[in-house]
Amino acid sequence: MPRSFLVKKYFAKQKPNYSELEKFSKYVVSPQTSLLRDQVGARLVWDLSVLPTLYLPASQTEPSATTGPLDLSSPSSLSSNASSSGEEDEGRTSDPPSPEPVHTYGPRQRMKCTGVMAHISPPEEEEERETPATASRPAFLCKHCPKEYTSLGALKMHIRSHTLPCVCTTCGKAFSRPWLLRGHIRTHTGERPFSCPHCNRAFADRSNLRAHLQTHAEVKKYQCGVCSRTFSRMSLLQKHSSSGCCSTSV
DNA sequence: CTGGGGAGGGGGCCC
DNA sequence: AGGGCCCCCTCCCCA
Repeated sequence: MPRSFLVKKYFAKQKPNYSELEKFSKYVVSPQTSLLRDQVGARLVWDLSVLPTLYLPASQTEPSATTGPLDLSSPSSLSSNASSSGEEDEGRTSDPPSPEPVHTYGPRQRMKCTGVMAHISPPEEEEERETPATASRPAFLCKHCPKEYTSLGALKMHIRSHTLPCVCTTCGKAFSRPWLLRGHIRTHTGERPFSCPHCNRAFADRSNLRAHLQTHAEVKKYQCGVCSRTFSRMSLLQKHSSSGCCSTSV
């Protein structure tokens, strides 16, 4: 079942009762959010009246993890090396071939918005708060959430994730960026411009093709540090780890 | 439980 | 400086 199907239930004429969202722990806590669980659970303040009146996509209500489930060392050591393996990208890929295609476990730290949103001014006024710039601290703070940026451009880009200016004319779903909307529109049109060179299966999204290509690889991208088994996805490796193989890690 | 597809988000880089 | 594109990642769901 495509997620778009799930999303469409939000397309009621009226705004959903967003305050209900707090009731659903899935929006606050997931197995991957253990590190933030208490923090998010305690701080979540959904001032949703400030959101676009369309609706709030479920994904936007998920203040998910900023870290993986495990305490992993040096997240950047992998993220910088997680480019395509060479065979998989039919589009522009300027990344140099990775000298070590198999990862050991260690996701990049992501800085997802925690969903703490409050007291937002009208969209055009939602300017950055400039803080006294110091050598060690970002200068721009998001007014909608605790995130900080070192450049105005980065902040403005981030703010789009709150304002969601790109709206699908077919279903009304809103997105932060035009290319996200274009990708979404493919779910309506059925267009699948990315095809697998091995099995000719087509995908609407390049990332999904990339993930699919891992299934053809003998040595997959994510490797268990304990048993050296490789997996095509981080989630599979995480499941593998949590199911016992790597119980001594963490 | 595992593997995989669909959908989507965010940061960084390039133009 | 800003927009577009790419990559990586996550989550959900299903077989």
